[in-house]
Amino acid sequence: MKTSDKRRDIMQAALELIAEQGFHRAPMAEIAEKAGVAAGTIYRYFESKDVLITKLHRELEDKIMAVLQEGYPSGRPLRERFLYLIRELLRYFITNPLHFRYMEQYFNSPYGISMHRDRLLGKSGNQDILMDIFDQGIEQQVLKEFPKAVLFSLAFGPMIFLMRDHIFDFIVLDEALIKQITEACWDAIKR
Amino acid sequence: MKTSDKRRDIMQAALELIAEQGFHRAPMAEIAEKAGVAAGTIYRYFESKDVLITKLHRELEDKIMAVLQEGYPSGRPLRERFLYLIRELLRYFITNPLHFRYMEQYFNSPYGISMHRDRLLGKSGNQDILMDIFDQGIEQQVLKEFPKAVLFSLAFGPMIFLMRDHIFDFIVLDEALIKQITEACWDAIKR
Amino acid sequence: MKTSDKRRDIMQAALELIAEQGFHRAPMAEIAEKAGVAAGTIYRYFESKDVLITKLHRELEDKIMAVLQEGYPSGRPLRERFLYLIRELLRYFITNPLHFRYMEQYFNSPYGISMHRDRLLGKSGNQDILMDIFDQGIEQQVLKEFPKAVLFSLAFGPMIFLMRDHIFDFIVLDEALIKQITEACWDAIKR
Amino acid sequence: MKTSDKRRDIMQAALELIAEQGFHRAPMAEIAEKAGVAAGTIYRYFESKDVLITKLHRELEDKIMAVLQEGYPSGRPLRERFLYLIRELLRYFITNPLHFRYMEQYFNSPYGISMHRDRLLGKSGNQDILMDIFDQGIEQQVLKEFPKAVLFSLAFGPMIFLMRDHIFDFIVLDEALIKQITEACWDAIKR
DNA sequence: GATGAATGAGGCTTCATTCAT
DNA sequence: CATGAATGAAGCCTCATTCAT
Repeated sequence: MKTSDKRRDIMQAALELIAEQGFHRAPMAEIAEKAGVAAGTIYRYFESKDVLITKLHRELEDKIMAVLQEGYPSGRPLRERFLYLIRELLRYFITNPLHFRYMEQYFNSPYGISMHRDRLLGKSGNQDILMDIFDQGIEQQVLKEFPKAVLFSLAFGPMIFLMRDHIFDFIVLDEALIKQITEACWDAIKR
Repeated sequence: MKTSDKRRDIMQAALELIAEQGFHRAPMAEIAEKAGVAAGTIYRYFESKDVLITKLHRELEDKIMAVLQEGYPSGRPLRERFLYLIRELLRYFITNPLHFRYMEQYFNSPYGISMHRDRLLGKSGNQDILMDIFDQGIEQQVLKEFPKAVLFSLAFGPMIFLMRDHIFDFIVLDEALIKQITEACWDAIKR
Repeated sequence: MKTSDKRRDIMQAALELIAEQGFHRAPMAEIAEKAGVAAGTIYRYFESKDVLITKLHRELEDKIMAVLQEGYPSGRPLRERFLYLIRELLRYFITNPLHFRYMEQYFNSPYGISMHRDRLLGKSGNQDILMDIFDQGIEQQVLKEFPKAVLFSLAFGPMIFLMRDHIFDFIVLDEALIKQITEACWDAIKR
Repeated sequence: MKTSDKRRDIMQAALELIAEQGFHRAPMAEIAEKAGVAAGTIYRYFESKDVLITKLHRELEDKIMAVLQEGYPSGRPLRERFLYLIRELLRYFITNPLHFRYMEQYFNSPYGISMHRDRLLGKSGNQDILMDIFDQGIEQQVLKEFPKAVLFSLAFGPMIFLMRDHIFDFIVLDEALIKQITEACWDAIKR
């Protein structure tokens, strides 16, 4: 394969450790051990811990985006597309809790700030389906006339909180609840 | 003075450093320097960094609770009380951005988990005005029939996100926008 | 009184803490607290922790010597005087276990070396009843012809060990056992 | 080499420093310097200072036990075996004074207490030749009918004291003196 | 390429001592 | 005389990173 197995193993080990313990309780030595490589080896694939963290984030983001785009109902009404996005993201994170924990850590760290800035300014590189929905929704007067950051917060804020609660077993997100929640999010942004 | 100046200075320095840099980038030595005291001095006032962090959180929480309760429209309808809470909290954090950043750090840390658990289980000690609103709202069939964790997420999640955006200048939360946002949050939870 | 109460309190507090915790786990601040004085006050009575430790040792030693001399059967045979000394010392330490623990700490520390040297060289200032017994015992050919350090070790070594065992409840030193032990010590040194 | 040189160097440095200065005056930094390694390196070989201290003790104990067992006259009478043990131990410590000083420090520390307890209760793991002698000696009515702790004290107490005196040059333990001393110890415990 | 032992800066905390009140 | 808050050196330990093999 293009990217070597070692590279994969390191990223996986880093993902698990960081998701479970946080950045600063995930020593490179432990990541190496978990990955089954020597500590020094990590530095053949990643210049520094910072770079590893950033690359890992980018990879997770790409993967998530890919999943969201897979069955994305492009031609369907805004509401349906919105509900799809939130629902699938919740499902993805429920299936991959470590990915959620990692993204959360990343978001709540100096790294996360600039990433978020880029996204809101449309510089994220990826075409951003969610932002597209907001653009269109405002234009078509289906959504409240909010800045995109506000729409984003109304749509995503609850989801992040709920995932936390789900992971810590404060709540059980079953399909019925997910449906209701996504609709509640829609209620918040729809005109 | 009632509580010594030094204690205040230390808490203020810790607040600023932790709010701006996070727990791990706020070494005791730096807190001490910023507070204008020797490193050892901190330990006359706080047993450990953990205790300092926890006490600081408690103080901020108390202060915020006090502010929220000050003009709280106890006798008024649920909706009005809800809007009041979200609005005043936003205002408070806009006025005291460091407090917001600190609370956020705390929330996204092992400390925050158990605190949140207690809150959802009603063990928070303080009477919890927000949870009361949820209880009553469900009973009176004004709110959607969600677990409290869900209502909490729908109400608070967006606010946290927005505050972040505001602090990093991705958005400007003026009074008009605050009004609209709080109403959008209400839309999300109202039946 | 001649020596102020504070001085007494400090020494008593130091005795207790050091006996129980050892020198380095007996912070001056804690000694002060236990003594009911301010930390700085200690330094009015003792130049430094070292001086406090040394003075305390000297005081204990004086006290013990006084006790031993009180009923000392000067005119009686060597054996009787020897048995008396060992027995009374054991009794004293059983009654005052903190004194024993303190003396032990002191003995097993850099302080203890020079003290011991002085004693063996007869420079201890105090007239030394035990050493006198040894001198006479050798002269009268009642004791084995050992250097005094050897006689001292044969007489005292077991006692120190036994006191430790007694304090830690590995053994119970009752009167019958004390009698037998002192006689065993005599057996070791008598010709 | 079997065990790395660094590990050896660290243990040797620790042995020397602790034997000469005691635990508290043997900072890890100094041990590292004396061993010719960086401070952090110690922690590759020993989890903590406590572990280093304990491992070092165990190694010394094993070594001493091995020496004592080497020429041990198993089949010979009690008295001979007893004299052998005390004599060889004295010789060993005279040859390896740092080992003695270290063991002494260890014995006079919280570590030493529980070790000693285990020994007296026969839980020491190693078969304990000395305790065996005591058991048999009591049974065969060769020794005084003392608790083992007492026999132990009568046999070991003097030796410890004498070694101290020897190391500090208060006395010279030559072969003639050693012979006489071991016999005096026997006198103390024999019926 | 891979290893993993070694490094040493930096983090938290303790405590003997000082000094302004 | 007495206070006790303040100091800061020094102790133990962690961990990102390097480099000889």
